[in-house]
Amino acid sequence: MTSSDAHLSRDERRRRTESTILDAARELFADAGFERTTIRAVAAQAGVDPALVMQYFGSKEGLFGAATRWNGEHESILTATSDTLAAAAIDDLLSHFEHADDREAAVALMRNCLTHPTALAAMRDQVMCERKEAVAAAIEGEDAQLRAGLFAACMVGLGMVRYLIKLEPVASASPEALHRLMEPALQALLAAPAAAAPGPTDPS
Amino acid sequence: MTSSDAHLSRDERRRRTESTILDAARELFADAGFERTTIRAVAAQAGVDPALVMQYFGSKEGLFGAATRWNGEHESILTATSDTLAAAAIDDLLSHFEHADDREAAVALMRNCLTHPTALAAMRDQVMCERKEAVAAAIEGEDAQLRAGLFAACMVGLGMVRYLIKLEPVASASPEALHRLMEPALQALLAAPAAAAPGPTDPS
DNA sequence: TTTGACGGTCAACGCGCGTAGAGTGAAATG
DNA sequence: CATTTCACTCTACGCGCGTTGACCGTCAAA
Repeated sequence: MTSSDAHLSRDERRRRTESTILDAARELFADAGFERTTIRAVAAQAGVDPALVMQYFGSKEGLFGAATRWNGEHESILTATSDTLAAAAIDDLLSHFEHADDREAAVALMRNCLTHPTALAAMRDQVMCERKEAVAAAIEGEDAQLRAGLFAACMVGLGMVRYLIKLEPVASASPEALHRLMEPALQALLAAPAAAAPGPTDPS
Repeated sequence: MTSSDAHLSRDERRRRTESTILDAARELFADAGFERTTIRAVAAQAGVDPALVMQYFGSKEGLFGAATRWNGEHESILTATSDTLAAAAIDDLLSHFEHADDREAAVALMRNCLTHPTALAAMRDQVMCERKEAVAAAIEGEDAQLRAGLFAACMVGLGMVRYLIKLEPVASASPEALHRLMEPALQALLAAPAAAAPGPTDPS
């Protein structure tokens, strides 16, 4: 950060530094999780003083919130029809976790969503809920909400097992193989319930 | 822990105390995660001095390892045939997370498997790997390992969404509804790859 | 009855963390 | 040029954590 930015204007330099800190934070939050990541480590990786991180983001919480912001644009699932839902969901997963710029942010959010309140809330109330509604809207039937939720659960499981737990051979499977094997299963989940139990879903 | 156990023999009293500590640890690890759970809090909940916890388990790591031990007995998936796999897997999930005595242990393991090295290793190398092999052995075909892994991923996703993220209506759905909706999807995952893509449908 | 082992407690240490506030020097402003 | 603004650093505080070793009372063995 002290090499080739002496010519930049003040606020551009500031934006640059802020973004460097955010990148460092994303990487560490994604790799080690919230609790095991220290402000000092983020600052060191960004080549900056720890106090500056506090000054910019207010607190470690603030830094985490700024670093793990889910980018819901370009989600093909939001515009999919009932028979392209499965493929769209897999495409979205791959794009978020493999080619996207915000890959680290997605990993960081997912890594921490079981242990960090903010990440949990974001995961449930933003990421999952919105996508679940999109799926539920695209299918019909009495169990639409539940089926959409289970659909989301399978996608979450796939993401966690592939990108965080890294269970082989799921972690190294090709996108084509994922599409080929997962799509029929997801479509079975979305298909109208044949004729099993009558009556609505009743929690016992 | 000082009420009605004065009459117990020394080593039985010791075992009782140890188990009380383990119960407290499981509950806190399951609710708050490893990092947010303090030895002091575990000791307080067990009605015991923090130093005793160290004396028994050596370290916080040791306590965590002892508290989150996966109980792989009575798993019906290990003896299932290819067409009962899906039902067996759902039954196992329900039994581990709802009526089992080690429910807290299962939740604790799952809650921490994304952020704690020991929990991650246990999850991947014990829990998932063993069950994945059982599934792979019960089905045939070229992608048996991958399909078994994706099967496991869906089950992990279901568990996390239902018991940790608690996304509605998945969290409150009845066991019957889970069976009814998930089984067809899981079976589609295990079925031999039909003829969707120009893929190598493997003859035996 | 003496003696030792052992379940359990007490007080404290040292470290690393998040955080705060004063300070510095260069860029913007007039 | 004088002044202000602002990105950034330095130093340090206070707290809570995991962990330790000395200590106490009681039960079992000799």
